[in-house]
Amino acid sequence: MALVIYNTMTKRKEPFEPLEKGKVSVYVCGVTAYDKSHLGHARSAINFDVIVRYLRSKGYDVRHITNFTDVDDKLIARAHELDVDPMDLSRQMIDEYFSVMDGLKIRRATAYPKASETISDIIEMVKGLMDKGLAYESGGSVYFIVRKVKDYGKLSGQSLDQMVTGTRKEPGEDKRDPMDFALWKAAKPGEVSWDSPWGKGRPGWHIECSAMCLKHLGKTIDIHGGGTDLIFPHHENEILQSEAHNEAPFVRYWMHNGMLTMGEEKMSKSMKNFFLVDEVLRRYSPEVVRFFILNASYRQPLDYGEGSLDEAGRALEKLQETYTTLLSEEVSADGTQGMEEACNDAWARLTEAMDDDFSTREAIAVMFELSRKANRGLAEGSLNRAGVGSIISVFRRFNDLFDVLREEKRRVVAAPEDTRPTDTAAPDDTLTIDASRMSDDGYVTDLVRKREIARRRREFDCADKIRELLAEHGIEIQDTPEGAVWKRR
RNA sequence: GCCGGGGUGACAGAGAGGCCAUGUGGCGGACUGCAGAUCCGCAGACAGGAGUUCAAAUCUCCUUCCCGGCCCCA
Repeated sequence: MALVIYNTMTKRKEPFEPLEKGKVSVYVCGVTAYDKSHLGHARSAINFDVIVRYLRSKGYDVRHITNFTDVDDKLIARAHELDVDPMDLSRQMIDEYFSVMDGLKIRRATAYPKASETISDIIEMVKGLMDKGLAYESGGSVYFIVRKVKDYGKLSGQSLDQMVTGTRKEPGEDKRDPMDFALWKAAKPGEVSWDSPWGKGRPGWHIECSAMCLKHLGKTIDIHGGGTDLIFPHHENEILQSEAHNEAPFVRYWMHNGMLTMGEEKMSKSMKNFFLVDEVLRRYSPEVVRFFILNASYRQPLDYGEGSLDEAGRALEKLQETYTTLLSEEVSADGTQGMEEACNDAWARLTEAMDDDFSTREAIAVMFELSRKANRGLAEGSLNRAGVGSIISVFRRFNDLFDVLREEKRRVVAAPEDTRPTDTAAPDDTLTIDASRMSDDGYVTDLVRKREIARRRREFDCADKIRELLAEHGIEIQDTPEGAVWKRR
């Protein structure tokens, strides 16, 4: 079974064949480090996290690079506003980025190069383009001559002549053609800058990605990813620079994730309609956030509305419930059913879905179906130990990719044999709970056992009171034929 | 204006020629002291119009509405 990837360049799904057998180079555009990350950034990170995990699970040796733009107009402006050094601001935001991405269980990329640390490579690249006659210096800035390359617009489908009307010329710039874009920008007084053959300045936006790809991954990379909002002009211009400079195809597969929207509008800083990741993580678990994102196709826009994460949480809870039950039953199952076939089938369908352009949604649907089969078997008591084991194994392999489930067992409190009236159960009017001991599992188990006894004696007021009090402390009790079961929410 | 992507049941969101999505929610049933969880069952859909086909939510054409990109952006 072969992996196919939707390539933005050809607008088709294509069989995936890396340049070098067994190895995959992946470059994903990162963030401009001038502010905290919002959920849109999280979406991109989560999508590519799973994509890389899947590629690795297929045995590929993946080299994954994600950059930080730490030199840019907005960053300088923000630093000025806050009256801090731009480099300090970006360092702080990069720390914040790692903190929330770790919080979302994103696996770290192979490297995170920064624009500020790639200056010499960028200068080399700009020089190379000038030597080829594809760029010129003007007023301390260097511009790329767009009209000298022929396949402009091959990624975005934009045509040069249509564009001209829409392009503005910033004051102070001295471009020969309004379509030309900056490779190197002359420093304005007081700005962060580096020495270059053209005087003090800093890199243009697009060139850093081209330089980093070349430096860390080579002339031709397998996968280049980013949001759909980067297709034009960012990625288009990267192609121009890199292919002109390297004289080699730049990217084999362009992958673009859809925007996260709110009320159908793109979530963005400029629209001030965004949710910061750290705020969201205060209210929802990383698993729920991941599930919400992965429960949609990465290419389509996804709407974030009030209640989206709650709904994702309820759905995920179902899978978690099954998984937890399976883990709890792992050693005690005593039926006869093996589930071998159902598990093989589920895994086959799951990988088939993932092979089809990383259809995480489909994969999740498969898990829900397996979950139902598992619950049925569990309810009937028909599963044997191997059966439970093989379902767990599918869940585990799924989770290695998605990372949305927690490995937790349920604590079962078996029904005490002796339910004759004793003083073990306190009368409901005097029952109190020592809140300070609620983190003590033994104490909780003790209370649950007291409730079990009360239930056996049909003292339901007392039993319900205990259930209620525990619930106030986030402890949930479920009665099962094997006894009461409890967990922390 | 130009270039993309879309309009699917109450909602969220898959699918891309014939079959079931999946989840939330709703209804009915089983289980239960109650609750929860779970299981079984039911209802409900492919923007509109034409065409291709034995067969279209899926392909083609037209209409219409929405979103994104064209300064920065995951």
